[in-house]
Amino acid sequence: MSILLVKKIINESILKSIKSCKYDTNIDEKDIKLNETKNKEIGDISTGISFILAKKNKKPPIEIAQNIVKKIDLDKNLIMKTNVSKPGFINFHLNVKMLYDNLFQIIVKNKNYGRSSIGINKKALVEFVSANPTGPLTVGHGRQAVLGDIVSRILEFNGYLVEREYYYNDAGRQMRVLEQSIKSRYIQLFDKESSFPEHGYHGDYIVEIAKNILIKELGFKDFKELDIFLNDLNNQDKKKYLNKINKINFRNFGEELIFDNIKKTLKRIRINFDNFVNEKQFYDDGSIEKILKIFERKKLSYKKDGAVWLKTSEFGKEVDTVIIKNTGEPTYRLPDIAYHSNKIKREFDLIINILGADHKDTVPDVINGVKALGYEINHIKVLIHQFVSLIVKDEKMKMSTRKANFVTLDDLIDMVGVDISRYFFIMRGKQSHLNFDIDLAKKESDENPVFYLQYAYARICNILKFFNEDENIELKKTNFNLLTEKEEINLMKNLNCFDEIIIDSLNTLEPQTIANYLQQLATSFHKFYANHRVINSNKELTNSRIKLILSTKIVLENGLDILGISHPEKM
RNA sequence: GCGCCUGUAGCUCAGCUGGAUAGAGCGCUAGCCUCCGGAGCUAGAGGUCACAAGUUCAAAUCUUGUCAGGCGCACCA
Repeated sequence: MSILLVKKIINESILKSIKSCKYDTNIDEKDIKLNETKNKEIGDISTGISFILAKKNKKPPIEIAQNIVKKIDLDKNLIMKTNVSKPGFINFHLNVKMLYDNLFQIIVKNKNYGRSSIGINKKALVEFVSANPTGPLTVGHGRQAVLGDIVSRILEFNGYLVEREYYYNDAGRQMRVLEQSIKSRYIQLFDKESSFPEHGYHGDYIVEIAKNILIKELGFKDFKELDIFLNDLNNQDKKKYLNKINKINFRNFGEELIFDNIKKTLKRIRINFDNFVNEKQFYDDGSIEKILKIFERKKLSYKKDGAVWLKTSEFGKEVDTVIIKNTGEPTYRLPDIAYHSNKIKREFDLIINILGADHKDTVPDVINGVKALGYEINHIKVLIHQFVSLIVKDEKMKMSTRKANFVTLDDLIDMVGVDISRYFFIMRGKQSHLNFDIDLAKKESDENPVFYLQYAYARICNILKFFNEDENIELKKTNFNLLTEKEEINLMKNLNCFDEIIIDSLNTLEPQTIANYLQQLATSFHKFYANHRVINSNKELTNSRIKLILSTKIVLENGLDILGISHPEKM
């Protein structure tokens, strides 16, 4: 039986006991907190409910605890012993039989072990990355990309049907700057002295795009061929080429090449988007206009200084917000509201939006805007993550695509691989201000926590290979009672927590919970392995232990799959 | 100035819906391979949980204040 269920049973029986003791209280099951004890000698699960009851009933907590325990009625097959300790804690000792039963369950359920049915027949949308195509994905985007993907996988593991969505906008100022930047670099190919806009995109990839455009125009094979050609060019020829410049659509070229690159990177790091949604669509289908009219009709917007303002002050904000500039061009908030309304219309049970900390303040505008249109918004969850700071030579540097102060996600993958890259981003909570030191990442990739997990997995696979199948005793006839060593019990207890961890991660949408759990599980396996031989002269014991490590393998595999990290049988 | 996030071992970080002795990795010290993979295991050193008040039987965890850092506070996205 899973730990979740056991806790539920304990909870109910405490409640029943409190009632039959007739204590003066209005406690319900939520007030009874069951904690895992750190010191397993005291017990496995404990509660301090007696302290809460002590005050109202004016009796010492220890006495209350004792009375509760006297009346408590729990199946001995689940809870072997219930006792009271010092100031007034009630402690529950799990019966190992329950742990044996759990091993059985793990093997039977296999890939399905740990899944909940919470999301079955439900649809979820996860929007993330959503970087405009102005440059390659950076390590900064990587955090959001992996976070979003693993959140999606957590939902899927719990039964949800998930759509991963990427929202972008290829109009607007950013893209205009991109266009100018590419154009300037293109001109520089012919005239090195020509100027480059100060606020343009300074990255080398812009030069590459410019070269690619020229290569395509001239039908060349590669950069080498192009460089030779450019070298031999005389001034008159150069002018000839520069005269044709107005015929080239730099923006489309740039967007296409950059987007290809982004998609390639995402695929490399095992992220597949189901939809790419362009902001433009909401102009085309008239929804932006419609929304404007609704705001107007509801008197939530007004004109001032040639612009249209949304009364965000009515939503608890200090000031109103411009939604249409005096140029007639909407600010991004309007399409954002249209986009979120569109998400809601698509009837998802859960809508998740992952954003960097810099967008935090704009979230209420959009959500309130959507709400003002009359939509239900309770199923929208916005997850904010903090930034990744790049550390170069012990100094912090803010990543900026424009200023080309960035390390690309591709570079990171090249350096440390996909598994470590993914793990790196989620081993820390999303609220932590992550410091990313390239030199350290390179150095530590040799001794990385990912290897620790994969090593445990590979070790198990190796033992299973050594095991002679002729010696195999079928599952039902396996004598689990032989698993009595300290390390075995500890490993089984850890295995038993998996479903609770899954529910936890579903509630918090924090992948880190799973990463930490897997570390702990791997540790308890390594300790077991170091102290006991799985394959030994006792056939029955060997079989029990084979089942134990098989269960461990299954849980590691399910956990690593959620994180999107590979689990090779050999390393 | 205002809002949000963060401050835990030398370093990078867990733990935060209050519970018993605050954990892990890296680094440091000392051990462990006749035997299923030593990318592992064991032991040790290392802490006023930024600081100060408060709430509580109980505070790293909750409240308030102070200090330090990150991010916002556009007719940019």
